[in-house]
This record gives sequence, structure tokens and C-alpha cells, in this order.
Amino acid sequence: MTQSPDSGTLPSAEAAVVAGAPRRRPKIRPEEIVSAAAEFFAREGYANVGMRDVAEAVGIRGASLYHHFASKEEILYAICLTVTKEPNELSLPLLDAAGTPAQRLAALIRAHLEHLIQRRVEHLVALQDLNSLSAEHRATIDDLRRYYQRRVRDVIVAGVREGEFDVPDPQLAALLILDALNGVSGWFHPDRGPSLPQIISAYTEMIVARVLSASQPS
Amino acid sequence: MTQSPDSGTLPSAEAAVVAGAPRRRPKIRPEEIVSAAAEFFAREGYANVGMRDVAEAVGIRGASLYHHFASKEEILYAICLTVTKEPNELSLPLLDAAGTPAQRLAALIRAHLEHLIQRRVEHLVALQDLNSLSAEHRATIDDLRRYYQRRVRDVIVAGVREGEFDVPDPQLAALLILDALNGVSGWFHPDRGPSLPQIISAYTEMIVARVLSASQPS
DNA sequence: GTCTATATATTGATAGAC
DNA sequence: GTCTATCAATATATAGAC
Repeated sequence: MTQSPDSGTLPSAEAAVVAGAPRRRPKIRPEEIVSAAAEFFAREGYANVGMRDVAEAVGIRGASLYHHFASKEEILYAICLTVTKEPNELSLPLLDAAGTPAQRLAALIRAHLEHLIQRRVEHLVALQDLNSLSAEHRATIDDLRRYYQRRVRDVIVAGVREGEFDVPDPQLAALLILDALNGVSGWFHPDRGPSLPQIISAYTEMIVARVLSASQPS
Repeated sequence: MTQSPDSGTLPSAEAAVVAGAPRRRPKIRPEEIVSAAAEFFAREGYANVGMRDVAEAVGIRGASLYHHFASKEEILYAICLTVTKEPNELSLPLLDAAGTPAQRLAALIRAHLEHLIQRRVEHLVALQDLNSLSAEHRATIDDLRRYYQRRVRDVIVAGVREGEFDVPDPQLAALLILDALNGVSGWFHPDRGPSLPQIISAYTEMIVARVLSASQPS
């Protein structure tokens, strides 16, 4: 089912003989496994990828993966948890910094998009294979996402209260904004199309200055 | 070709055998299979669902499914194709109707959201299990989606040309809008949260009157 | 059109040598 | 920490009876 176009992907043990690359398998770090797995999951879907695929990508056998992770689902959870928790730790503090709600939200949009692209592959997995998580793990991810969404809604509410924003419904505005931001991971391509700075600029303008109708300095 | 949205048109209302419901299996229509499969795929993910699960849901055995569909992937394709083609056939013509670009886009937004909710389960599958399709089927779906996106971008361009819209980048505006609209399927719930009319109203306002900065009648 | 029975392949995971 | 070997479960799909 997960037949990739291998046909010649035997673990190149002969490459180890080359000077400077003596048996390049000193130790596998968990992040290498997670990274390789994310690449596979994003492209083929979690359930279409076998442990042997992931193992081969990091140069070990399938069984050896279980020395690092208790199960396949734990790898998926590691991907989803990292990519969901990081925005809460890195972007949300920007909402507590100095400045008006519009300024703080603009800072969050920038950080959100930068993280989304920096961890684009993992984001695709988290947006796609969430329902292959166990019920407990799924609940943890959902909680993090809900909290993030609530904080975005709150800064909109604050902006409305201060007269800087004006929206029909802060909750729906937050959902529209977050769906629009996260959607970028689905079509962004590092080699073609608009660049990340262009996207940040246009999206910040469209969201902060237009969706939320920030008052113009005039 | 257009499958009736209702499901109360079972031809054989003929009373089954008197005692109880002995083997109610008059005939299975392909749409029943697709519908049941979509429900499973949306909730558990395509690759996590077995043909036996789908078969059981419609009251037959797994092997009998192959009388109606050549493979499991064909069922997925039927789901994705229907839900992707219908907006092109039902919503895009609204962009060719009379009215200003803002009016035509507003009509499309309404139709898009109504279709999204009416076929919410199938949309979730199409947004989630696309990369379990064969390469050819995937390409067909992608083409339809690209065309739809292009048409939305074109109406934005038209609005800019006529002075009704003003955006930093019509292409990015179209992507933002479509991601925001499609994202609704991810959190909408028929029993709680904002109703569809509320969503249509708020989203139309935020998108047409704000993101695109349609000129206000004042 | 649906059934039983089964072929064939692949999966996640384990045991134990080294 | 990685290996070989393998188990047990499950998958899609097929063959042929009825």
C-alpha cells in the first residue's frame, strides 16, 4: 500500500566505506524520527505510512523504532503536540505585550505565519491526521487549539471595547482569521508563488486593517 | 445525474414480511454506500476504515460492496468528486449573473457556505483524505479546485477594475477568502454555536464589505 | 445482488540475539 | 541501540455458490 518508488533503496551500507562517513549510524535522535515521519505523514497520510517506511528514512529497521517510541501513534502525537504547543508558547505572549490590540494582533499574525511556514510539514500533519490520535491525545491537542482561539477572540474583543475594532461577531471573526491563516500551509510553496513576507504583509493588511476595520489614522 | 438531496424516496415502501423486520435488504443504492462511507471516513479517516465497516453500515457484507464499486478508492473518489464538482456547477454560475462584483461575490459566498453545510461530512473527507486518492483522481480534483479558485480571483479582479474593491493582492485575497469559507466545515455544529444564517451574514459582511473594502453606500 | 470462504499482502508490535 | 525473525491481526479484493 505504501509502495514508494524505491526499487533501489537498499540501505547503502557500502557508502559507509567511503572516507569520512564511517558507518553513519552513530545514534538516532528522536527528532530525526519525528521529522522523517512528519514528511511521510504529510505526503501520504498517517495511516498510509508504515513504521518500516519511517525507519528506512532514518536508516534503521522498523523494529528499532520501538526503542525510541512506544507506538506509531506516539510519533504522530509528538508531531501534533509540538506544532500545536509552540504557537501557544511563542505567539500568544505577543498578545500580552505593549501596544494597541491592532498592534498586538498584527504581531501575532506575523509570528503565526512564520511558525506555520517554518513547521509547514508538521502543520499539515496536525491539520490532516488529528483523528488518528488516541482520544486522550486528541483531547490535549483540542484543548491547546481552543485556548489559542480564545486568546485571539479576546484581543478582538479588547479592540472592540477600545473602539479600535468593529466586527459583527468577535468569535466568528477569530474563526475566520485563524482558518485563513492556517489555510496558508495548504498552498504555500517555498519555490513558487508569493513569498512569506508578501503573505505576511498582505494578510496583516487584509485582516487587521479591513476585517476588523481598524480605525485609520487620519 | 444530480442525486436527490433527500432520502425519503425509497421506492419499495411495500410492507415487508409481516413478522418483524426480517432481512430488510431490498436493494442497495450506490448513494447509500457513499453516504455511509463518508460518515466513517470523516470521523475516523479513510485509511482507518475497512470495507467491512462500510458494508455493515448499509446492511450487507464486505464482499458485496464490490458489486457496486470496483475498489475502496473509488468510493473515496465518488465522495470527493461530487463535493468538489457541485460548487463549480451550482455556485460559479452566480458569478456570471447580473449585478456588481460585490453582489455576485456575496451570492457565491452564500451558496458556498450553504453547500458546505449541506454536504458537511463529504467536505470534511475531501479536505482530509485527498492524498489517499490515486494520482489521476487527485489531479482531477485539484483541477476543479484550481478552476474554482481562479474564478473567485477573477471576480475580485473585476471588482478592483471597476473601483468597487480594493485589495493588496487579488490572488491572496481569493486564497484567504476560500480558506476562511472552507474552514467553517471544521468547526460548524448543527446543534450548538452560530447558525448557518448567522455565519453567512457575518462572513459576507467581513469578506465583501471589509476584506475587499467595498464602497459603502453613504 | 448478496452470500461464504479465502487468497494474498501488509500491518503494528514483540522476542531475543548481539 | 540495532538487528533478524516472527506473530497475530487486519486489510483489500477475488471466486464461486445461490
